[in-house]
Amino acid sequence: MASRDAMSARPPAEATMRAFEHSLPMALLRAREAAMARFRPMLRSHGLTEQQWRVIRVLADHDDIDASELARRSFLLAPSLTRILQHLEAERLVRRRGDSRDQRRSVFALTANGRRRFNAVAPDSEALYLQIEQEFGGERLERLYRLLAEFTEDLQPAT
Amino acid sequence: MASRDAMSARPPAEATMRAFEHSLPMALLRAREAAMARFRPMLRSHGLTEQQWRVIRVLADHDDIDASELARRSFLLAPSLTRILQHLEAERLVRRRGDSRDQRRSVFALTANGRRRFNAVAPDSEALYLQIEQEFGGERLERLYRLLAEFTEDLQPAT
DNA sequence: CGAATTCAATTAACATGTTAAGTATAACCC
DNA sequence: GGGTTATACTTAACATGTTAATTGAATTCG
Repeated sequence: MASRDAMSARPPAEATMRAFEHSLPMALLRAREAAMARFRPMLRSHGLTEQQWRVIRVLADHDDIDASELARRSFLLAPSLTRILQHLEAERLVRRRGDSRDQRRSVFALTANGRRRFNAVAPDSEALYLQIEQEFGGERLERLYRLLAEFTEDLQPAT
Repeated sequence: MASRDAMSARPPAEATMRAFEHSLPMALLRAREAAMARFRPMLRSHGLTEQQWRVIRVLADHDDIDASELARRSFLLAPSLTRILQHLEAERLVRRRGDSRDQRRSVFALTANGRRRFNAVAPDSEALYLQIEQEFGGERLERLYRLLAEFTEDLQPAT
């Protein structure tokens, strides 16, 4: 016995501070990492990052949307999205057109290549979701979804 | 009426894909962002990033630990931690010593400055936690913690 | 002992997160 | 209509995330 921690035996810290393990941002980060650890290798095998896949996934359901809408739906900040779209354009997965009515806007859509890539990744992605659902239990997963949605909603600054 | 979505009226996508809104990694990301949106400005006012604060917080409770232990406890990858520690050393918030028994290791501790910074930030951090707890409800928060811990645990690759 | 292996930490290279500033176009408004 | 303000990105600058490669030191094991 007589571990380093037991020897020092000081109160948690001078200033009052909750245990680091009981921090909600950390708990959310760890849970997310546990899930992403499964998705990342699969996405990588398809030559995509998580964020690139988020963009492609949104475009697969919503053709011809502008960057603002794309950012909102993919939950990416504008500067990140700008870089990702430049990358996806260079890879010929996404095509950009100008908006005739508003010269400030660009409108984006998947190319045929992009659509093929989506169709290749989607089944692998869905398979991992189902695997997680089986391991954790569908009912518990729904409870988790519900709590997370409530939490996110409750913490939004009152509009 | 006759919105763009209603006009196109196609099935979700060629390949079967769950609704983007019902993706667990996204739900976790949004919940985390909702919480961090409150902490980030506070930390910024103290001249710290979220990750720098995580490192300081660990060192406040565990003096003289090596980088591996620090990475594990702060949930940072080694390359990120290397850069953060270089930054914190330059700011004179953290001090590095060599480990006499193992020349590969470095051992870290807060400087007096670092301890002062911790004591300045900790009450603000705790206040935000309490605020969140009040808004969301302590009992619901505990349920969320429990579910997140179970999820993280269940998804760890069997050791 | 000494070659091979493991381990701790760092570096490298690229992608994204975060905030602030910049640029061009639209909308507003007196 | 022209000055002002707002909008839609985009760029810039710095910090971190992610994977792979590297370096130097400890450990293993024949």
